[in-house]
Formats: sequence, structure tokens, C-alpha cells
Amino acid sequence: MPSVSYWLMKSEPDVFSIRDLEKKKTSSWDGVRNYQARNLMRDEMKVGDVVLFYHSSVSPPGVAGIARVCRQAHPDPTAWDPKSPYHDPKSTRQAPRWFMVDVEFVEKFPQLVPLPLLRETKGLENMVLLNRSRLSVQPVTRREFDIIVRMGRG
DNA sequence: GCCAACGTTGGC
DNA sequence: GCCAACGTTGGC
Repeated sequence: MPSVSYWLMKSEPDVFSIRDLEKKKTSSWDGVRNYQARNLMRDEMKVGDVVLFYHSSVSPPGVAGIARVCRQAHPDPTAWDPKSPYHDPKSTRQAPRWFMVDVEFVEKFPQLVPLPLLRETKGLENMVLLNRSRLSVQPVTRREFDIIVRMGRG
């Protein structure tokens, strides 16, 4: 049994929030159109991996809760849909370009852990989030995960 | 709304 | 294969 890995995934809560995931229980993480993020989902993420659900492009941004990978990567069908904002004509059913995992709701933190607090917390200095801010799917260490969860649960 | 950082595209 | 132009992300 391979060990669990930890991740952080960003979503704009106006589009899809932790509450939306709580209501739906599970969701495909569609719309990722960045190769590095895709490669992490397609090649690295396993069922059972744990995900920090990050709310971006809101004030303040921050970690809103926890999800878990419940289905390994499979082709993202929104790439094939001409009406989707995520449409990519270069992705075909024969040669899918974009992949997604499915995640299930685990918990919503009683309070968001805001980005400014992450920046000033010892032990998080090397987080990808704080150093390569644009990557929307990124690895998190077990240590970083534990620190953030402790803050989120209050 | 601005804009810095950074990813992608395409001409050469 | 380089790199300028362009587009997007996302914090502020």
C-alpha cells in the first residue's frame, strides 16, 4: 500500500467553492489547463491522497478545507465541448490533452486560513504556494499539511 | 482595476 | 531553438 501524498488545489470560490463540494459530495476537478498541474494530476495523484482546498481570487485568499482524491486521473471532457470555457480543440478523444482527478469532500475549516497568515507562519517558508504562486495544483509536505490543518481547525 | 509574474505561441 | 509578443493568473 503506497503512502498518502498531500496536495493543494486552487479554485475560485465564485466558480467552485468548498461549500459546493460539500453539497455535491464529490466532483471532477475539471478545467485545469496548465501542463505542470496536469502532469501532477495525471502522473502523481493517487486515490486516497489528501488535498488542501484553496480559495483564490477572493479577499482574502486562503485554505478553506480538505478534500480527498477519490478517482485517479481520466480525460477532462470539457476540453471537447465547444460550448465550455475550457474547450481546447487540440484535445481529442483519441489523444486527450487534459486530465482531471475526482475529489470528495472531507471537511470545511471553521475558518479560512488566510494567505497572509500562511506567509508569516514558521515552517511554511518553502511552500510552493508562497514561492511559485501561479501553479494551481501543487505538492504539499506532510509537515506543511499538518501545520495548516491545525490552524484551520482553530 | 492594476500589474507583476509567469506560461504559451509563433515567427524566424 | 530562441525569444518577443501576447495571454492568464491571482494578489493587492
